[in-house]
Amino acid sequence: MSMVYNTKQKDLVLKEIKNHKEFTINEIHEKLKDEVGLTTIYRKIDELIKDGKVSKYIGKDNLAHYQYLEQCNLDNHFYLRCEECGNIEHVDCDCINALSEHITGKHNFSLDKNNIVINGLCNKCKDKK
Amino acid sequence: MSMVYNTKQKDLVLKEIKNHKEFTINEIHEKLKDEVGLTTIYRKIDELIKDGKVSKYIGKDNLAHYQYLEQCNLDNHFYLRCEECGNIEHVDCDCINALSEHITGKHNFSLDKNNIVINGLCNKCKDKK
DNA sequence: CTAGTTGCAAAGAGTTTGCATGGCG
DNA sequence: CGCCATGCAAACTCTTTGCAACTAG
Repeated sequence: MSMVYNTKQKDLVLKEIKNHKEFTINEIHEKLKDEVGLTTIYRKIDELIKDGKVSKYIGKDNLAHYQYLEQCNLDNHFYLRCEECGNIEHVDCDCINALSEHITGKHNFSLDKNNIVINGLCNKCKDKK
Repeated sequence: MSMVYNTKQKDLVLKEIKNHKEFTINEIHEKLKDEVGLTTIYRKIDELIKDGKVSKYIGKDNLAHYQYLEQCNLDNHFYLRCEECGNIEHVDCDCINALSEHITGKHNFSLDKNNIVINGLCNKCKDKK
């Protein structure tokens, strides 16, 4: 289950993932199909999800989308996710702090400070509508 | 594509969905399997998703989970989603307002005010760890 | 009546598993 | 050299589609 050995394949998958804000299995496989098998890509991404390094969600296109979560331990970090194009913008701003304190205090809910997702429409997609 | 006629099946699916904060296709099908076919359940839920009444995400169990979104047009409404059990808590609190204004103003991002999701651990799951 | 709806069976798509081969340490 | 990782093919699961029968209006 746990990956113990370092291999060329694991490195390639990780490197490729880090090149994307947001990706699908297919996009990674497309880039690496000559070097890494599909199964291994699934296995590596599963491992990253278990480690909390990658998150997974279903886009408007009904496909599994993944994002690499930069290790970021700021208290004031959050994501703006566009519901239309799936693009994710990282924002660091202390405007999140009041909210964070309120939730921890009043709702007995342990905030995952690196995984606050604000859904909506980005600049580009807003204009298209 | 558009649902024009009212049928017993549609009513049953909608009624069952409203009974759950959070559900999977299987849970609904299990309850209604004598009255409504699986295909129809998928179709009705797709319709509700398109209407913005239901949202869909992938849980830790790797299954599609859905939630019925109560029609709520408050500016200060958001969700607390437990990453462990998938449970969703609705919160109304004006602590969201400063954040909302900031995002709209500074990041040229059109907030979906009924779809702000704060991820983390709920009371119960926090204690289990 | 007529067009929308249902549900079965089959197809499709994405993902996981079994197992033989290959490679890290 | 031993154990872990890889990758193909097959299996599996969830979801969608085709189509004939049914039904609301």
